[in-house]
Amino acid sequence: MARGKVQLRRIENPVHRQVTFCKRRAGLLKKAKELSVLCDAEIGLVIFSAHGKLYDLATKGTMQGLIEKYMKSTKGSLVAQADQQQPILQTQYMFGGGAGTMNLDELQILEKNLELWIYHIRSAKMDIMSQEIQLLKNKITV
Amino acid sequence: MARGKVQLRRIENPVHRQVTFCKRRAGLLKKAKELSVLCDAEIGLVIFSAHGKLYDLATKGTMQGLIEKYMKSTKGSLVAQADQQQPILQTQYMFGGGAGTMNLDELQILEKNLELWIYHIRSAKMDIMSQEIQLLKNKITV
DNA sequence: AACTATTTATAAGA
DNA sequence: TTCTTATAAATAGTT
Repeated sequence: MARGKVQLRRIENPVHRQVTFCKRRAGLLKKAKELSVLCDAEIGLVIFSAHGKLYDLATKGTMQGLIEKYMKSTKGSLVAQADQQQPILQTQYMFGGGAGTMNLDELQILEKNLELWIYHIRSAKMDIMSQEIQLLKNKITV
Repeated sequence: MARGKVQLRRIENPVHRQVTFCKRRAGLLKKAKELSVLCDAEIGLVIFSAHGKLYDLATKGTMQGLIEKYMKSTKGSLVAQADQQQPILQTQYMFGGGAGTMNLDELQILEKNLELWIYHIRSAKMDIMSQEIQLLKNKITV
C-alpha cells in the first residue's frame, strides 16, 4: 500500500517477508484494538509466525475467557454438546485459571465433571462395541 | 480515517457505532487474511459484537486446531501443564473433532486421559486437605 | 529504523 | 443499506 501495489500471494524474499510481517502485524493489532474501543467489541487475535512464534491480543479480559466464550458460542465440540446436558463448560473455565487458583470446592466440581465425561465415553464405547458384535454375529449366521 | 480524524473512544451514537463496526470488521478480517497469505502466518481472529454476535476467521485449518496450538504454546493452563507429563493435549484434539468422529481406540485413549486427570485432581485435593488438617492441629496445640 | 510516495481504508454525506 | 468521495492511515520500496 505504498510505492507499489501488493500482490496477494506469499512474499518469496525472506527479508521482505519478515519486514512486512513486522509492519502488518503491528498494524493488525492496532486495528483490532481500535475496533474494540470504538465499537465496544470483544476481540481475540492470535498470530503464529511462519516459524511458530506467537503474538496475541485479547481485548476485555483474558484469551482463556474469550476461548471459553467462543466454544460456548459455536457449540461445535463434544465439550459444548455435553455442556447442554450438564454444566461441564465450567470445567473448561476452571482449567483456564490453572491448578494454582482452584480451591477445594472447585476441584470437587472438576472431579465430578471428569467422572461424568468418563461415563459418556464409556457409553460411546459400548455403542460401538455393540454394533461390532452385531456385525460379527450376522457374518456367522450368513 | 477520512473526512475527519478518529477519536480513540467508544462511539456514542449507536447508528454511527454500528456502521463503523461493519466497515472496520470487514477491514480487519481482510487485513488478517492478507497478513496470513503474504507472510505465511497462521491467524485466528474472534470478534464478539457488543450484542454478543460472533464473527471469526481462522487461516490455515480450523479455529479448534488453532486454539489447541495456542493452549500448547502458552502452557498457562492445567491442561497444558499436564500435557508436559503425559500426552493429554490429544484429548483436547479429540474433543475438537466431536464425538461422531471418534473410533474405539480414540475413545480408549480419551478415557485413560480423563482417568489421569482425575488422579491429578485428587492429588491436588489431598494437598489442600493435608494443609488444612495441619493448620487445625496447630490451633489445638497452641 | 526512518522516510515518503502511494495505496488502502474509511468517516461523513448522499 | 449501499455508493461516493475527501481525507486519514497504513505501508512498500528506498535510504
